[in-house]
Amino acid sequence: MAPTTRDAILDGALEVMRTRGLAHATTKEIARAAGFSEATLYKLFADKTDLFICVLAERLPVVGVVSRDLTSLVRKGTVAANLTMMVAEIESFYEASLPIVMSLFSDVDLLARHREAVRARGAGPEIIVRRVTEYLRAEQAAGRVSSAASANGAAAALVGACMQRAVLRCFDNLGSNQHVGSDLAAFANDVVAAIMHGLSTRPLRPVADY
Amino acid sequence: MAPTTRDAILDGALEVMRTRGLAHATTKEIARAAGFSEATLYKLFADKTDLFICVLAERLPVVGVVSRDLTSLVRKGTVAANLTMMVAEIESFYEASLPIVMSLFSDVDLLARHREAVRARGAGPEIIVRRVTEYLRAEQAAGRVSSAASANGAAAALVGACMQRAVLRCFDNLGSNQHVGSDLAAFANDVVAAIMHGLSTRPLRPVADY
DNA sequence: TGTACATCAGTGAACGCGCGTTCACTGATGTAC
DNA sequence: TGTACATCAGTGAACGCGCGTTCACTGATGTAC
Repeated sequence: MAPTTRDAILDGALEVMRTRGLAHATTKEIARAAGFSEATLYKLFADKTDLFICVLAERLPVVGVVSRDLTSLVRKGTVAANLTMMVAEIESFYEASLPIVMSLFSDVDLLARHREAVRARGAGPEIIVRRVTEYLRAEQAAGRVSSAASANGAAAALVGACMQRAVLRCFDNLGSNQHVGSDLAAFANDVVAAIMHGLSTRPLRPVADY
Repeated sequence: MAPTTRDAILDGALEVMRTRGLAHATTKEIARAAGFSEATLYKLFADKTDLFICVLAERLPVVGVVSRDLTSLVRKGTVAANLTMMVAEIESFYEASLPIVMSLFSDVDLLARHREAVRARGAGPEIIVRRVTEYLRAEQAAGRVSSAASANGAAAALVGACMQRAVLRCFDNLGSNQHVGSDLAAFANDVVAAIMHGLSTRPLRPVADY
């Protein structure tokens, strides 16, 4: 299907938001990036806010952890390997989406409208932690994760580490291009190892399944 | 010392940024909140950007974990209790500062200027994780934290969980007033327990020092 | 096939508004004699 | 003490600019006969 004018405008808006920031995402800049006149924006969107809401709803990346079925991983491979994969995926997702989502905090009205749109879809940023928690609970039921562990606490820690790292990298303006790749893998391994083993001093003993 | 006009303007700017967001923080709004005329802003600050940079440098909260000496906690109380205290403190700090810091991502130029100012001071957002890491290493040296653990990974997970929770709460527009208090404590306990014990299935054995 | 008209995607140019910024000014306070 | 002048914090009113938005319009395509 040929890309529509609407697609071009949404893409142009996304590009301007990414490169110049929401504050510089004027109708002139967006129209220029999209290759159409400003007047065309108003044929397809009620106003500028409506355009932004549509960009957020239709152009923000979706993280695989939420769109896929994590329970298919239960009892497959090792818990540590599964978590490492999730961590890398979630961190990449945050690096791509946070610059845009964070800029919404500059306008409480726009943020409120976005939040309502998200809630109306039954979605929300807390779903990532919930999905990881569900996965960990399933592994607990399968006996591959200690039943004494707090699945929710561990999920919050894993996902939080991803968000933290993404925020720091965005703050330092590091695009994913200068991701050495092994960087991200090393981070994921480090965090998962910490979550798997714990800090408490206990007799070390090799355990088969991680 | 009587509050100066400069203080009033910085406070006014902070208030507008908090309540209306950076996008609505116009010179008119700031002057009104401060109780002075717009012209007065320009007697004390070079331009609007300069004013924002000063607000960020002089009015953003500082987290105790960074300003205090964490090594004084080593070998005191229990590791879990110390970490729980840090987590509560860091989460509160993020809830107070993130709404403002995140809004900077709407303007790449302002963000860049803020980043340079922060770097010139030798500060930066990654210092929190570094401090917690240092604390954990010291406890490892003291034998109260497993020497096999990744201090850095665990610190990233702890601090990340705080940031994640703060972002979610800001997204849902929950001021710290509707913090039940026990909420935050429960969160801190949950995350610290997860980090302390780990997920891996190992023979459970009571350990004295946590 | 040609002709007359309807539809529709897209635009150039203008609009009023609110923004950041500046300027000439005021009035209170301090100071010299 | 009074008087003349300097200093200084603060302001009202205006400025040009770029923003979001609208309107009358164009030119290509489709359609009826």
